[in-house]
Amino acid sequence: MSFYSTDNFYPDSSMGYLARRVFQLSTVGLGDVFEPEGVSLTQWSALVAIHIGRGRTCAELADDIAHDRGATTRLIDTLVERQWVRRTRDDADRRVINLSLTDAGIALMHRCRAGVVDRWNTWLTDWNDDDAADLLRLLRKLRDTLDVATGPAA
Amino acid sequence: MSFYSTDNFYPDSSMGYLARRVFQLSTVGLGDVFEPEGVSLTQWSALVAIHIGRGRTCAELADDIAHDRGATTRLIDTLVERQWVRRTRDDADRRVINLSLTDAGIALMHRCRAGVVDRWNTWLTDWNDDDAADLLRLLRKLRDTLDVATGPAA
DNA sequence: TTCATTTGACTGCCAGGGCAATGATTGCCA
DNA sequence: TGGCAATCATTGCCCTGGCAGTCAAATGAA
Repeated sequence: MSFYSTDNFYPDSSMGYLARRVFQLSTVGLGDVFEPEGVSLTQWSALVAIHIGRGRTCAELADDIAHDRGATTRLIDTLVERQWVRRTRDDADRRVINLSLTDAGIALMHRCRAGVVDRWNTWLTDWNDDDAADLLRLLRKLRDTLDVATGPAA
Repeated sequence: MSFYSTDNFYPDSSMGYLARRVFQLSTVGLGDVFEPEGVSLTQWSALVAIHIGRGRTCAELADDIAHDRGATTRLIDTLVERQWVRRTRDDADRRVINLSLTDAGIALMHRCRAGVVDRWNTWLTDWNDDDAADLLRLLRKLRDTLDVATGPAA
């Protein structure tokens, strides 16, 4: 049996629509965590990715944060300008530019992470841990499902 | 107890990050449903909202699809250009412009909806209905949580 | 070695949304 | 009645991301 039919498909029953809304609302809600630091959610995501080793290069970072490479180049430009990120030409492969966080970048990243964690915990105050854990698990599952469905073929 | 701590907060454990990814991947995956019709996901969402009575006016539509009003005006502009939507000045309140779908708009909306439902069912083929229903329920719950948390106060 | 292909970073251009300001209209209240 | 604030649609401006093309460097084959 199919999960959806044209009869029961409304915005509120669409996972894509709801996911968009959740992302949008949470982004807005996190605004005053980032604003005083003069950084955006996207920029912070890049700092995190670099820090945990998922953004060693521009291409790798672009893949990880699911951004266009051109956009990622520009994103890094501003991060370098603000002295949160260093660009270092790779010795082995001189096409590659390695990325690393400066001390200021690491400190900023930690401050923002604390704010984000705090905000999310506030939002989830009335949730029981089972629901939160289930949602996380199912979101990951759907992400993985879509990854294989749209990644290779089309 | 808090759900998140700075130790366990990674992109893959962030609901916001996962939601963004799900939206992004599903949008890309739906691309070839909309492309042959010459319509975008956003435009189709607007048509749906108008059709189900959640977008009687520009402002109401903007709220429903969570877009800026200016952007919504321009969105409607193109929908009117392509003769999928009609603008009608309201008699009672002459500031307001009522929106309605043309026959062509309704037909297009239905064709796309069929494609979207089909695509989602394909993606969810290997899912059991419980997981899908749970995800839907929890996404709605989180959406509502964020709505009250970010809507009124800040 | 030489040439073609591929890969990585970067750039120009375009589309779409957010924000702020504007003009028209309405409701409210003195 | 008159004026003030709020609301609605619209517009201009900016920022950001996607797409396509460029250049340099590396890889692989002849």
